[in-house]
This record gives sequence, structure tokens and C-alpha cells, in this order.
Amino acid sequence: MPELPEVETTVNFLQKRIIGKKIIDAWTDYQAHKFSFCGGFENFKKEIIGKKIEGVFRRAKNILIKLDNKKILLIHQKMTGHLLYGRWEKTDKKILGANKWKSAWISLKPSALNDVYNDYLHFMLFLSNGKQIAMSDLRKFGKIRIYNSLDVIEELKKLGPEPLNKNFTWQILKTLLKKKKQSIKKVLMDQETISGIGNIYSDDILWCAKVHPLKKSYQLKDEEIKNIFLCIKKILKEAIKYGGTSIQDYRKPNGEKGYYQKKRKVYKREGQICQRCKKGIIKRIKISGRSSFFCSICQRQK
DNA sequence: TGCAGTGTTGCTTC
DNA sequence: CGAAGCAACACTGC
Repeated sequence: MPELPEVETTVNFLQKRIIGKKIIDAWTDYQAHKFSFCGGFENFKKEIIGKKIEGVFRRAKNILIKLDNKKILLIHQKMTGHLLYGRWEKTDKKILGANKWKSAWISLKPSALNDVYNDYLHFMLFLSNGKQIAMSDLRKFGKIRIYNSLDVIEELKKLGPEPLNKNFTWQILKTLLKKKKQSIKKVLMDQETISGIGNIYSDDILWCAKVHPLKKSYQLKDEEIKNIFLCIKKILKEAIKYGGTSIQDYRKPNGEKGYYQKKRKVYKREGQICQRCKKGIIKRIKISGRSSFFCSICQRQK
């Protein structure tokens, strides 16, 4: 679910709070195969318990937590993951409500926002400061791994450049786009071309750049590539400034909403009037199975 | 009731 | 090799 701005917001939040703290315990009710990469959850615990957190980083949509045994804990929230920070208590009873599990965990400081996610907590780290990092993950697609420093570099090597890095230039973008035969919408979302952009921000970036989402990546003119380049930086920075998008369910680790959804240009605005030209109607089309929204006038040229 | 749709990625198949 | 389709899973809305 979260794209670069949401992961960046989450990482910035955690950086201020968990560096220097120790992991003292861990819990999960994910299926065992989620931890088969290291021979099961008990082995996973042995790798992390007693270790101090030295840093929190983001690469693409991955959250990286560096431990003082030179290992890296990698968390990818995928579609519905939310990394939360707070205090929860385990209840003994699991109440089976109308067709769904009631949570085994309750917030110690009840908050309407965090409580929404308590039913879907599937992973938790207990820290030496009495706080917990909890992964809410309705669809259970989340990825949790532990790597040696060198292995994580290998794992992340295939990802495309970070779009907000200063050394990411429009000429680099041009080289990447010329190599691809697919639509610009699909290419922007390809993590091995550029990292961190997903369905929401690719739509808003293309609206900003006035480029039709179905236009072939290699056919774009220099002018269009420059616009896309500027819009990538602009839209992503704006989204980070507003704390990410909470259009459906993204929350900061303390449960607060982001505000980019109020600023979004076209994503999920089918049928509305374009904010810029005031004439075009926002259309929705399918591009390789994903919804794509665009202005029928501003982004007309295929 | 049933089925399409949902912000991601990675594996299989062609 | 690239591209397409689908699976992982659970819920919502039409």
C-alpha cells in the first residue's frame, strides 16, 4: 500500500524514537512460512532479541532497521501493511465475532485511530523503552526479513534510483525511459526503473506533467521527460510534506492520518472536473490491471 | 449472492 | 529476454 512518501513519513517518525533502544522480545501470528527464510520465527527471534537499534532507513518502499550485530531488519508493508508505534496489551481471549477475529491486542492508550488496526496486528517488536512496534497487515502480504549487511545490498541492488536523490537527473531518467517499450504509467511504477512510485503518485505525476498515461515511454519527447522529472520531485516532496496519503487506510505510526489525499490531483477522482483546466473530466482506464486516472483534456495527447 | 476491485510484488508461463 | 497473468489474502461495494 504505502509508496515512497508514506514510507518516508514512517521512517522519519521512527528515527526520532527508536534509535538506541533494544529489541527485548518479538511476537507474531503470521503463518510459519513467512519466517521460513531463516528457519522459522524462533530462529528469527534469536537474530534480533537483545540487539540495539542503530538506525532506521528507507530504500524504495522498504523500511530498513540496522541492528548492532551488523544485521538489517527489512520490512515491506506491501498493500495493507501499517507499521505502528505505541503500547498494546495481549488479551487472553480471542473473541470470534461476526465472521471475524477480534483482536488479541488492545491499545493501552486507546485511540480511535490505532484501534482500527488492532484486529489486524500480526507482528510486534517489544522495545527497551516499554514501547512496541506493531505491524498491522489486513491482507498479510507484508514482507519481513533479516539480512547481513552485504546481503541486503545485494537484495536492493536491482532497484532503480531514488527519485529524490540529488544525483538523479533528467538525463538519467531519459536513459531509463528510452529503454522501455511499455506505457509511461507502467514504467513509472516499475521499481527496477525508478524506485518508490506506485499507483497514486504515478497518476498525479503524469497529470502534473500533462502526459497521457498510455503514451509509450520510449516515444516521449525531451520536453515531456523534463516535465515528468520535475513533477516526480514536486509531487513526492509535496506528499512527504503532507505526511503521505490516507485515502483509504494509511496512517503514520501513531495512527495519525496523512493529508495528501486532500491535495491529490486525479487519483480516484473519476468524473470530477480537472483542477487545472476546469474543463476536462477525470477519466479512468485500466492499464495492466491497475486503475489509472487522468484529465481527458490536459493529458489528451497519446 | 457473487464478483470485481483494492495502494504491491514476485513467480510462472508464453 | 520481455510481457502478461495470477497468486499471496481479506474485505468492501456494487
